[in-house]
Amino acid sequence: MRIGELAERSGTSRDTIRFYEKNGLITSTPGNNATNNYRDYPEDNLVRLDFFTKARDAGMSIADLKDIIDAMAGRCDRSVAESVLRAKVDDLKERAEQIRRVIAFLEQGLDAARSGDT
Amino acid sequence: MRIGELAERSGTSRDTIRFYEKNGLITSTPGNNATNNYRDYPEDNLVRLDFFTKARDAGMSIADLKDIIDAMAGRCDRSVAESVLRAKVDDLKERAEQIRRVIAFLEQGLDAARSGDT
DNA sequence: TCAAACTGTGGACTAAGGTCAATTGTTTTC
DNA sequence: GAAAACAATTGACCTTAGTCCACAGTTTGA
Repeated sequence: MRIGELAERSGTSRDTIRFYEKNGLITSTPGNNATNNYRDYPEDNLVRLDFFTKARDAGMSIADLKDIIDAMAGRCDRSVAESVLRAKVDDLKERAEQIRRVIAFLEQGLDAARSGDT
Repeated sequence: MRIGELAERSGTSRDTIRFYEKNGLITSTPGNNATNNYRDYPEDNLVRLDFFTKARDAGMSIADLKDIIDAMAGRCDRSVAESVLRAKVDDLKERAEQIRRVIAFLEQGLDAARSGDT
């Protein structure tokens, strides 16, 4: 599909898609029409973009995503790829832990406010 | 205490402390010496900075922190403050949920890699 | 067939969250 | 009492993650 359709269907803007592509997060092929240089974006980019959106929301950086893509594309050997992914998972777990701590702190503040309320 | 000591003890750089102060996240008083304009940073800024560090790590923005500080300082009425805090907690919970989803996805990738390994 | 909509390219711009450096004045410390 | 360390202020600079704009060429719907 062309970039417009991908943008439409993924909910990611053209500019952002191009930005991701420039950063090696997604790939496209030259397209079958020789008269233009419109590129073709394979269907699987939909899944990818969906993942990127979720992962960015989870606080991961473009660099993180690049590492993951490279690891999953088998651009390096299996054990290295595995440790890359494991490291990302660990980072996420740590972040989740941190969030839990902050939630606890804020809820404590809420409780204090309520009990001081009476 | 003066900014240098606060920086030292909190592990936050002077520049960052000043940046936070400019953004209304921490407060200082004029200091008791009339000949200089060195400011005094009360002890409780240590707790505050520690919280900021954790909260930033958890993905909260400076604007989020400002909202929380304002709410907790009673700069608005109790019920408003409460709903501000509750909203922040909800945001964090949503983020934690998102992280869980991303972890699940990555772990699935790891499992797939391992089973394809044999 | 012709205007509207789409495409690629390139570069400028933005906002957030700091960080760095220069300058001037004030303490500390040897 | 002089050098080293610290403080305030200002403004420039940096990175990340996009977003916007202008240009020229291409497709497409009426």
